[in-house]
Amino acid sequence: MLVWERPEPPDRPVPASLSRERIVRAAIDLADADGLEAVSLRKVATALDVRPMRLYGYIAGKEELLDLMVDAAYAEIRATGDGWREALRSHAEATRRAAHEHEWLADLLGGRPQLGPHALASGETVLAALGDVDVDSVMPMVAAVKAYVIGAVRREIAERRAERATGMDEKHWQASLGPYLQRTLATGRFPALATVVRDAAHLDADQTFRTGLDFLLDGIEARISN
Amino acid sequence: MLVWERPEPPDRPVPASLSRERIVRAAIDLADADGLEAVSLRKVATALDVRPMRLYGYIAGKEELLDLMVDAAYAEIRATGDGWREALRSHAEATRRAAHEHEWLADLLGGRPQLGPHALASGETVLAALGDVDVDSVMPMVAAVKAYVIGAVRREIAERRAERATGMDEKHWQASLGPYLQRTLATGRFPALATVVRDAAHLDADQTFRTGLDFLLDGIEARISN
DNA sequence: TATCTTTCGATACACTGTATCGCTCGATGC
DNA sequence: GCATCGAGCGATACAGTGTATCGAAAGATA
Repeated sequence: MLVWERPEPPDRPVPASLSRERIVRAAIDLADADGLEAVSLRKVATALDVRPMRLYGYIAGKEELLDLMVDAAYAEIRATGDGWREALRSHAEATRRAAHEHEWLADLLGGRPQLGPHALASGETVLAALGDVDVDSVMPMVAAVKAYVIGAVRREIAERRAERATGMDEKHWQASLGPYLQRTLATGRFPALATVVRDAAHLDADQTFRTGLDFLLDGIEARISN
Repeated sequence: MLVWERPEPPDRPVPASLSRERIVRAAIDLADADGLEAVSLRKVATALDVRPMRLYGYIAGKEELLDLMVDAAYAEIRATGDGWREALRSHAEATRRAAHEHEWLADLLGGRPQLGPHALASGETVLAALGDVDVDSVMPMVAAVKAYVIGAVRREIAERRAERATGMDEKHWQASLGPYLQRTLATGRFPALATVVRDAAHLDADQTFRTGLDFLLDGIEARISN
């Protein structure tokens, strides 16, 4: 085909200069929309109208990209309020809120040490609010709360996903999990479990999270105030 | 090539009849040796002297295999001792011990609801020991402890891996993480963090885990005994 | 202007999980 | 005893992954 009849290449938007920030934002958009397993270097590159290997000029590999995503999420996680208890409580709630907004965070939290600037800044705001507390107690307190939050959020998101997966088609739930549990508990092999499931009040996710957090904060309070 | 000159197929050890148990054990061996990312259906199949698709007769996909691995690990996780506090404490320690033995467990714990027989049995032994406790308090108590353990173990294993990764070649550590933190803290942007890192006593992993757990159990005790 | 150096990214590789579907083998009917 | 059918198995194929390699292009230096 002659040049004259061959159309010019569609003039792509001039390849906007890349940056870690743009790469991370693209990855986060993908993860928000379709989950962490939808984040591939190829898809990220495509979203930025760039060839995949280009990304390696900005990041060393996929793990680094995930680290950067987590650090970006930490930008929204800040402690507020006065006093150690309120600082720890608000930090915990902020973490949970972030994980609700970015469910993929639940998959990543606690998976690798977080030393990025936003994560450090997040820690700094917490520690700053614990100035009155004995310096040797600070680390264990914060570590305990962070551990609780990571585990609680993971469990909560995992459950939410399971519900969503079966809820998508009600029939699947009707036909699988519900009856399975019913049948299993009916075997009598798990009597204590059956009793609790049958008789106990069932808290919603908010209440469960807060109850556990209050347990922990109460315990901390008892230790540092004696 | 004629049959006569073509060697007989090497008589493989008669393909031992497969079972979920054998599949899961093979997967666990791989994960124990080289981490979770070394577990692929192909490698598992090879280890069992079987072609990959054969596995789909026993499991529906890779996720199910991972679920089965976690449930198998729960076989070792049991609460012992008398009274709710000792039950919760021993359950937590057993979970941590299992994760030390199978580090991949840290990657999986809390990632999906666990409803397998061993996980349920594990829960049953805990609940059985909480018979004296008000039935409405049982779930929040157990949920809180489980959440704490999941998060604490994840953080601990993540840190251990990071240390091992840099410790492999001391030079890498010398040249990266240590100085990075030093420099970052020296910027003065994280004064509270710097103070704690400099002045606070540093607990080892065992102490950190137990301290946090004690916070939580103390808090629970305060709530249920009033 | 000519040579050297460095950067860059297309291609290629090894590997993943799993859908598809031709073939084999056992059971059934004549 | 033989032919036909059915079901299930698993080899092959596919679409995707992360990233090493290395030729080519661009920039710096003499």
